[in-house]
Amino acid sequence: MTEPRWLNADERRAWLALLSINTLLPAALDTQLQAAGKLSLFDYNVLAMLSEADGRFLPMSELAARTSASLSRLSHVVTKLQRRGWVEREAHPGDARVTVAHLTESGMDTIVSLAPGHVDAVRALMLDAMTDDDVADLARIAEKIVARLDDDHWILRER
Amino acid sequence: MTEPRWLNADERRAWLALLSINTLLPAALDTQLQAAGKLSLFDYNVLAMLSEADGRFLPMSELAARTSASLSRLSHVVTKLQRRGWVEREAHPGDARVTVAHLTESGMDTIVSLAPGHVDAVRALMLDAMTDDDVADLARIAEKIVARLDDDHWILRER
DNA sequence: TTCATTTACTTGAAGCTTCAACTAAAACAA
DNA sequence: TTGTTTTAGTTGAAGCTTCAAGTAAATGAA
Repeated sequence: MTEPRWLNADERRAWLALLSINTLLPAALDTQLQAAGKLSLFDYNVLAMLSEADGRFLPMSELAARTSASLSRLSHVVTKLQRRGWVEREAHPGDARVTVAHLTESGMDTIVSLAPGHVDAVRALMLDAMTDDDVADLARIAEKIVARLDDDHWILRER
Repeated sequence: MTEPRWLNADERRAWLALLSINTLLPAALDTQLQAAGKLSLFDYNVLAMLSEADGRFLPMSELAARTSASLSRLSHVVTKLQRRGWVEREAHPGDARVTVAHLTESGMDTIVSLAPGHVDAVRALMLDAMTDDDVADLARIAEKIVARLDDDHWILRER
């Protein structure tokens, strides 16, 4: 039973700051999106990922990977988005196990109308606090952490 | 209605990576803590903040600030921790509006026994992915973002 | 002193997320 | 071919978080 290595000053600062960002940033973006369109940051991201996909559709598994979510969470949320008319579920032609989530016209209109306000909020809440070098450093460091958490995470694919 | 400024490559990388960390890191730490002691990362943090406070107690408002949580969320969680015998609620001598949350001996034992495993997990999941310079850069940049989100956040106090 | 406002906190309900269990199809193995 | 395992997804229940509404004490204003 050896004494564990505790965090040094920078490690503690980095960890506590990341933990705080983690709670405060999504909460602030949720508030903005809730006011603008009665949806959560996660809902927004589901729509955004679909809007950027070829043909505006993706298998549930792939959509789950791109939103870092469990299939269960995604399934519940897609059901909700479907009720709002923003997404539809379709069968996959080649593999009957697969469900394809498809962004509707209405869903596309929604994300197009929400995107500017959301991007402004992301700038106001984090990017505007940083210099260009900070942004580049953060991108590099944050991607290292993502690689550690999941070494074939989709955001690392194009690297 | 002017076109909003979209994100450039680094901004997009930084934002998407942070968003992914945001989902994956707490989930991984939750899993570790759930296995080690059937509690969440948030529960752990409540206990940790109390354990580091003078006298091992804090007013609910102060504890909420130190865990970046709403008072409502904290109140529900303290009720739960109280049922497990880890925390007690006490009256504040000078101000009857204030509730003081006090870590019990049992709560202290719990956090002492969980801390090593938790710190190991934080290292394994993020710190080990970074150089010392990365850690210092992340601490600096992340604190800038925290300051933007809440300019008198407690982690900035000693700065 | 009295009344209005603010601060500190709690509560119950609604909505969201996780978890475990389940279904069904595809891939693999004998 | 038949049985086994893996992959993909759904579901309901339990637990967690947020939201709106409420209580009660302290502060401030007239």
